[in-house]
Amino acid sequence: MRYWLMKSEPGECSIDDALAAPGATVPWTGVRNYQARNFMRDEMRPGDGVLFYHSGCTPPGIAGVAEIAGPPYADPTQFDPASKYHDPSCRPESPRWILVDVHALRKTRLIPIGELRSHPELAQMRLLQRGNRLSITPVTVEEWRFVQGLIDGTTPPTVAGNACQP
DNA sequence: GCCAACGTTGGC
DNA sequence: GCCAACGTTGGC
Repeated sequence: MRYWLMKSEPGECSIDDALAAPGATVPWTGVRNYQARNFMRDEMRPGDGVLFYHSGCTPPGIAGVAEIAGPPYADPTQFDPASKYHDPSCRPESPRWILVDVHALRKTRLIPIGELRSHPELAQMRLLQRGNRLSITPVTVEEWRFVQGLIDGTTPPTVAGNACQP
């Protein structure tokens, strides 16, 4: 079981949109970056945990929790001339762009990127690294647990500085 | 709207 | 294979 953070512009597909979709499941269309594609094609497994992130809005941040709903398959928008994600060089027999279905589980309070940055425990989070633009990034189990604590309000105090406590 | 950072393209 | 130019992402 692995964990991921997946960015979506709320104007395209918000956590509310995903929860309202049939089966609360949406195809993660439109990824046109090879690294992000490879994560979906090669690394993800059904049941993996997903932090549903809103980007390109104010403020950007984690907005919900989801899970990978199924195996990877060809992104149909690459073959659709009417789609803004259309890729004329793609043939159905050799699709270039791959997606997975994402099952939204619940909306959370919005945890802004600035709050994430304020926690030393998350300093190494891929999302927060300088220059990161990847729309899909891995999340470590430690980061996942810490964020769950932020979501449900049970985050323990920062460990740093407590080394001498009995 | 600005700008840093990154990915892609294409000439050579 | 190099690298300049360009386009995109995405926070601010």
